[in-house]
Amino acid sequence: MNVQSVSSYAFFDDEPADTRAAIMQATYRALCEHGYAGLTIQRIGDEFPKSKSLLYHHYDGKDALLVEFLSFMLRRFEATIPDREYEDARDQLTAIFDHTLPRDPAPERAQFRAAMVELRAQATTNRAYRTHFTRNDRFFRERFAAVVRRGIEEGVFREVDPDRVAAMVVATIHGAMQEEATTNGAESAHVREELRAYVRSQLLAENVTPETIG
Amino acid sequence: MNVQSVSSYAFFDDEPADTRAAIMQATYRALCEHGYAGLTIQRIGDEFPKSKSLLYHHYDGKDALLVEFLSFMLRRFEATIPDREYEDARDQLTAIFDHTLPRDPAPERAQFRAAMVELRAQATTNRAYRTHFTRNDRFFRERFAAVVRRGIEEGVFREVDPDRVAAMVVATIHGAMQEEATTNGAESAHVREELRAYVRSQLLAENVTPETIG
DNA sequence: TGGAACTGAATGAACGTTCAATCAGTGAGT
DNA sequence: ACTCACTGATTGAACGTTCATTCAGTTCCA
Repeated sequence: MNVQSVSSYAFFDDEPADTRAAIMQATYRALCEHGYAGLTIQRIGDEFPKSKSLLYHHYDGKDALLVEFLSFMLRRFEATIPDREYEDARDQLTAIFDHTLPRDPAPERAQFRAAMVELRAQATTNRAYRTHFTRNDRFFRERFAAVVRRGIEEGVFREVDPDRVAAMVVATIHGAMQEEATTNGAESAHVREELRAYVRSQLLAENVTPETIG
Repeated sequence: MNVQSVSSYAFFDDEPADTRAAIMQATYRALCEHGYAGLTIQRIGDEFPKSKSLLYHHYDGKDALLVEFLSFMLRRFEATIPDREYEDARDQLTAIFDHTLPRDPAPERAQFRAAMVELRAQATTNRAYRTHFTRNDRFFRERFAAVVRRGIEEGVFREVDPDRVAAMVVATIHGAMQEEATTNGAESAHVREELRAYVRSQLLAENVTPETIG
């Protein structure tokens, strides 16, 4: 609730549009501060200007609130993945890497990813969560595979299997995110470099000069 | 507690050596059945022939018990990673892949990995957990990098950066494990295949026939 | 006989949830 | 213009349950 923590939530609109949006914001804050294990109705209420009983007027209960919160988070995640706004497939691919494995991530990004890792772990047990993450992973892979297909059409990439490549790269990105969120190590730099080496040797067509890749 | 669930815990010795081992076994069962969020002292006590108050005689409290349990799990994990018992680096590498991303994993393996994903997520919040996973990841990467170094010495692999390769491959394996534990998808087959393609094109020296790789 | 292993019952705190009661606003009927 | 009925938002005080933990007492064994 101090100034520093508020600024690190800049990822959210400072003034939420309505009460339900404010509840989502409060839930996010409580999750970041106390972790999923410490995410209680009380704590959500504390991060929220109105009373905690109001939560039950807007949601059927804690489970329903959290499932809605998960949808909310995944929508944010999907909205931020770079789409077709780039000149060619190589640029878009670079943009996706930079976005998901940034060189020096902003604290708010790191916090968001930590929250996602915590939420995802619940999917091992919670069926609704699992359904959402299945759908979200498919979306991410499909977006990535589309870039690869585009690259092949443009003659920039070789004729690889886009789905297979997407499956591996997405797994690698998720693995690096998980590692960043759950260890003190800083291996994501290594992962990023080796992922680029993989792209150069495996994806890039031979007539394209590798040096032009960032 | 039925026959089927008991057999799926075959990964543990059926008769634990002492009471503390029995407590670890009970904790594992409770974690698998109820998830980390539902892992209570009561539930651990239920999976355990003696009384739940006995847990406090052997451990200082729930936190201490769970930290010890995490050590216990990570020791198991480290013990099962293939070591130098193979003829050459390629065989050992294949063994590590087969072990961490098996074609059709035994249910007990899948359950173990799901438990690991849940435990790891706690490391975002819990400092002791984070320390353990940092150490465990370093161990896994170092073991993998050692194989790569061995392969380079043997002339089977190119002169790549072993640490960089290890960082990426380990991230990919963790990502695939996480995905398997938290979604309904079955993308690990794709990941496995593409990981092998990466090994062929990036790691394998050019005079080695790729077909001999499983 | 003394200490370690073990137990059942109890405790207070924290949990999710409920509920009667207010409050602000809106539209209808007169 | 006035009020009545109704609605959704909001609150504070409760509720019963479950949680981790304690402890006095018992059994086991060296």
